[in-house]
Amino acid sequence: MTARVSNGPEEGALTAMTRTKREIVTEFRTAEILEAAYRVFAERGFDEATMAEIARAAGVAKGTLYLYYPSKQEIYEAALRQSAVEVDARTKAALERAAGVDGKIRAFIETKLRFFEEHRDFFRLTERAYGYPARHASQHARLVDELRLGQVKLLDQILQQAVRRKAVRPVRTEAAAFAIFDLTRSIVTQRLRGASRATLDDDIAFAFELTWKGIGYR
Amino acid sequence: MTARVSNGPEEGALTAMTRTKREIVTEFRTAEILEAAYRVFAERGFDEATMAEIARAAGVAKGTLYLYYPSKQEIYEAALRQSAVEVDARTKAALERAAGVDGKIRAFIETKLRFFEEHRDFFRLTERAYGYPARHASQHARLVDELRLGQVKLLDQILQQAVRRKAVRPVRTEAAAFAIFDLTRSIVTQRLRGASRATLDDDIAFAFELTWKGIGYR
DNA sequence: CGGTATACTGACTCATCGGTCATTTCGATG
DNA sequence: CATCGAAATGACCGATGAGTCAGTATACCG
Repeated sequence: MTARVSNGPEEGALTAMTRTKREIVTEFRTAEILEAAYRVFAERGFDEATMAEIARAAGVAKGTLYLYYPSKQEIYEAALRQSAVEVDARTKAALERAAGVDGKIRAFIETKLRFFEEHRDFFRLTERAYGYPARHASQHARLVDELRLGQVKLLDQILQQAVRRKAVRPVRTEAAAFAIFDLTRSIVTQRLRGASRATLDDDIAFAFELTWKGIGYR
Repeated sequence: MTARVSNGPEEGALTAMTRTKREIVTEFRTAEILEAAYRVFAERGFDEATMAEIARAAGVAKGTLYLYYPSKQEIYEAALRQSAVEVDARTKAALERAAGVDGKIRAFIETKLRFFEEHRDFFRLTERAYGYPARHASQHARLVDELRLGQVKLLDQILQQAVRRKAVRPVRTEAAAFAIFDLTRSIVTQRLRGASRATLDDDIAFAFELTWKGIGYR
């Protein structure tokens, strides 16, 4: 992030080492702040989270936050994007590995349920940004929306293929993709609320069966 | 709301009439303000809506709002509760009328889809309040949550009965109820975004089939 | 019309919060 | 240990917005 000025003909070794050390510290602080912000945003939501609170949670002063991020908005997006990239990567990998349409749909559900089981704050973070009307959507709402659509698209492609191959009945694939996505979300919500007394595996099986029978021929 | 002082031995008729007139005005203003608040909250969300904006939308001064409601929070809750009661009543009536488990489930989906089709602001209002963690839930988040659980409970009861009668396979009824609820929500979301090009009837049929096959035996 | 009670108004207060920057602390170097 | 540059700090600033209230307009009545 810091503008890098070429530092002339001094010994490269020392210069390199110095900068490396600084970069390590920067990286550490950055991660530390992000992690704290993550918790606070998940707890309070964007509007109600304060920079003072994030600073306290990170164990630094408020001013320090601004040495590493230019604004509250940017911290939020960085936090969100970090996990979004991870969940996206995991989902894609799982879909790649899985065989057959049923396997892929199950893999989708399973991956997301497992991911959110271990990243509850992330789920809350995305939930908070829901429901903003597109017209006046704030920056971060739009970001969450993009992430969501990306995930739905993955499902949609699987379903399109499945319909073409007559593995499932000819449903409207995009609508079905949204439905599967939201069903997954529904179950995560129940788990986070402690409303589901079932094991994770049971919930995965439940969600899969419901959708699979739902879109199947019989 | 105003403390009512007994006004002695004047002619009762006039007094009654005067109070009635006042009550009419009050009722009118109250509704006017609520309707404006409704729109603004749906558009901006609770935090970003301002009392000044609501006042402008209602065509009154800010101070006037406080003559009819004690706080922003209370206006929000009144707005929310008004529609919540209505949707609840409609849903219950529709469930009563419908015959058979399948009819009732279809009626549930249909009622909600139709209601939200005509009360888009209400949907946005409830969406905005989603995802708050139960522990630190703000007042209005808790209210939305209650409404949601009430609706889910209606579905749950239908499903329990259905399972007992072996009309559907022995699914976990509460989880299935949440799933149906969220699937409905999913489709409303798509419609509000303009993402669904299908007719309302098609969407109703789609949602019903998906769930019905999902929980059915075959 | 003048008097009075009530409704309404919007300028004001006060608290909060994002972001800034003069000052202090830290730690590397010679 | 003295020096010096970078990192960190937190008091401060300006903006915003919920809620208040002294003053004004309005409606009603004798």
